[in-house]
Amino acid sequence: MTLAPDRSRIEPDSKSRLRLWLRLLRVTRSIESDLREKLRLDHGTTLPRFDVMAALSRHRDGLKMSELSGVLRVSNGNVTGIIERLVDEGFVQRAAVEGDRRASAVRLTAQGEEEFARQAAEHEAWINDALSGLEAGEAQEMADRLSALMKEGERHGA
Amino acid sequence: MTLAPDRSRIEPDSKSRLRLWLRLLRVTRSIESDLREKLRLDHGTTLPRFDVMAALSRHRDGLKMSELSGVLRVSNGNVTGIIERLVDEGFVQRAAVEGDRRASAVRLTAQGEEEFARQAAEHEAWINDALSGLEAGEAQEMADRLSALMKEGERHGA
DNA sequence: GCTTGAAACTTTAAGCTTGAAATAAATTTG
DNA sequence: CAAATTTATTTCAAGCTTAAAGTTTCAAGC
Repeated sequence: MTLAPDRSRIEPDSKSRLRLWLRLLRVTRSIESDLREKLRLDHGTTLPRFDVMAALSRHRDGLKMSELSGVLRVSNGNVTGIIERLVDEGFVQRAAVEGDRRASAVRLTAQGEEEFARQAAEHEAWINDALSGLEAGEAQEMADRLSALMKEGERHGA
Repeated sequence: MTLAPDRSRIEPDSKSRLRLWLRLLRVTRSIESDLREKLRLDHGTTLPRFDVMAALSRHRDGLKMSELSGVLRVSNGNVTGIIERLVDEGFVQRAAVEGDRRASAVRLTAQGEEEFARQAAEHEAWINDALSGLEAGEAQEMADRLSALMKEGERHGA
């Protein structure tokens, strides 16, 4: 076992946070890149499309376009295009929103749910594999810390 | 203080890893989004351009295009366009590679180094702020865990 | 009921991103 | 040394992404 060097006396806290940030980026990009490739090869789809379908899958009663872009934290115009293609392919359908003719709600079609179920099962296995270097307890702990961080950020940031 | 629920007896490990993955995505996307906005407003640049300049700043003696795309984990064709724009603006310069006429090396110009130094100082402060919900020790610990995970992944994946 | 302003979207322009195809130079092999 | 393969890079087409501008509809205020 080698020990990590103790940098606490020779550098400010911002350095360890910066180092963490660079590693977060590296890990997530690397996994995202694997995911992209696998989604493309095994399911002929893309990560943004998968993300949209995942969001719709968690909201079976449908989401308004603005809710969808809010959930995914992407711009409004962005989802317009992705939904357009998913509608063309029969995975998503649009419906009028009662009492507001500006809005429209989108939801998975039966075909969309079926297709997403296949993708999601594999996705979970891929993630489990990519993160297999972490014990369940470690994963849990990190997830909890990130949750706390996000809540912290809400008060401070937005 | 509320306690996180103990899910260990009712769900497989893959679920906690999946949950961690979703939170990693959420946190990194949220911070990236802040970074994008700040880079645009304060420095008139973009995150991909910043990333390229950061990589070149860590390699003062220059990088070949393929090394650059390797470091950044993006496709080859991608960096071509970004470098093209940075060259046009005088932040980056290209040079022939001794003994290989296919390759070219890119490096920051003096102007590029100067500009990047300004951006990097603010960047570090932004990250410190975004991650201020973590103590330096926690950040260190998470970074170490992610490092271990990446090494694990190298053996397994590539 | 009209106007003003906000809200929900879509469109647009510019840049980012990818995978695949194309080019050109280097290396290997017969 | 010529042919075949590999390597370094650019080009291309399609899709993703954003910010900003435009459209239509809704909600107040007067």
